[in-house]
Amino acid sequence: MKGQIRVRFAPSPTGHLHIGSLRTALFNYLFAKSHNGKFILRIEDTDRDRLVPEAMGQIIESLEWIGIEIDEGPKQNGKFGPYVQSERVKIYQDIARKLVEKKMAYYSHSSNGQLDNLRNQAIKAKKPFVYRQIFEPETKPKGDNYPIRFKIPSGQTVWKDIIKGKFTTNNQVIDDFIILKADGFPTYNFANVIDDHLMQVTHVIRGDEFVASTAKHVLLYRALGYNLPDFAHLPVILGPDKAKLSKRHGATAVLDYKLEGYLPSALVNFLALLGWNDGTDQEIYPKVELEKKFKLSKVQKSPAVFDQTKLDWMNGEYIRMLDVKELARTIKPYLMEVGFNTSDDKYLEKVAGLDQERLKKFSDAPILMDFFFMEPEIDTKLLSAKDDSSKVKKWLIEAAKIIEKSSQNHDHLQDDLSDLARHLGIKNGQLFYPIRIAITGKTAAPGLFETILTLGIDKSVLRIKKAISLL
RNA sequence: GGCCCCAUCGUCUAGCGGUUAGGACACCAGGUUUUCAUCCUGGCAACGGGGGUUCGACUCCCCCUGGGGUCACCA
Repeated sequence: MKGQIRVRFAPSPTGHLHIGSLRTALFNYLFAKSHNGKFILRIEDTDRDRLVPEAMGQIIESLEWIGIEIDEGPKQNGKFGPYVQSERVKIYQDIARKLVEKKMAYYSHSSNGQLDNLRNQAIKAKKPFVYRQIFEPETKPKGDNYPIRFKIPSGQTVWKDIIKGKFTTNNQVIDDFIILKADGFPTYNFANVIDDHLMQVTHVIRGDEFVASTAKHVLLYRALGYNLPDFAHLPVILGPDKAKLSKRHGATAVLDYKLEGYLPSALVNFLALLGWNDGTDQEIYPKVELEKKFKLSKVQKSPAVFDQTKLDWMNGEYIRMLDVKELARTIKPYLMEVGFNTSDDKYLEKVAGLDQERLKKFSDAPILMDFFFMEPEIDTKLLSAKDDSSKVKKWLIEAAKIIEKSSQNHDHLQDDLSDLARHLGIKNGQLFYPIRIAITGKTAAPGLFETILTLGIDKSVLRIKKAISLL
């Protein structure tokens, strides 16, 4: 009988949080939530060369934005801290030395050149290259500035993955791998195992790329006398070309999605369905529901292609669910960024409401709504695209009169304009089309009458008159 | 290349020996509508190939093919 479920998300701070890593974090989080467990954030900054100082902040910002609550981590601490590996090096060093004392590990004195040689020989002989202590040079230099290798025992290593099932690895194919680097920092394989044990992690849920090294980890657990956690390896996320999702596929940084104007709720929903489903036809899952229904056993074994189009659709779904006030508040910074005056909250709310069902992501707002905040650029050709400019001019003059008159009472504006169309012997669309162009500069826009009323009769009439002058 | 994993519409997927192989996105057509969008209706579209096992295979087994992962003093 296991105690409380504890999972961890353990990124290395080498750059922005990748969308694929976020999916891993999310699955960890959902699994923890569904079992009333704890979610730990551990920063694995043992590679001093690739370290990016601001990365940790960005990772935390990304997780906070998406709504993943961190129970223990660099910011919130906890009983098992510190949660940044560079602050724990002494722990790893002590354990590594103890393994050396027990002859389960050894200082490795072979140079990179010697290693390359051995590797090349193996490739030529079409044999796998596996490092063993016998390759160590006869003469051993003094000093501690050498990496420590873990000695792989003979036999087989067996472990079970919750998603993928049983794995058996012949130890003959596993290198005597380095656990402590010459700079005194541990390698991932080493620090990861020690911390997962020390932090009492019960389930190691991570990306597929770690399947191959799990046998090494299991061997370490055994050597160290630790109990094995449960493992679950998540399928990778691919780009449209079926190669692992990377920068060349476009935005991969989580914060890019925030900037582009995706809702965290939509991204969570989308990512959750990328490699997981609950066996029903349901597509829309609020986060709280995922926190209840998520099951590792329903996670897909094969990789999934990241479908931007479906994300856009889902984001639209979530935007439509938004309260107008909230929508207005969310859109505001996007409009301000391009210099629109959004100080009138009531006006902004009306505008937001009019475009709510047209919005797929918030960064689309400025181009969709520009005419509400500035004089539109009118393309004269568009005005007369469907009918002669002389006719259009005549119609617009009549329409302007009617709209102008409606400033007292606009209850009948739509009917009056329909009547006008009838009198002129044309279809509603023929009349409304040039009016729309005159007012919005666009062929596609929100409903004409709502637009006129939101913009204001005066301003609308002015724009129509300006269009008339162009004809 | 060695080792390992995977395989249902273009994409995300349901299916767990007997189904008209279901849903969603995308796409197409129609309807609602002043345009776009939303909404509604319908349509197109898949079990990679070959062997077995079985009365019967998308489902189980083997081979092939294809895809992916991994082979660092990176994680």
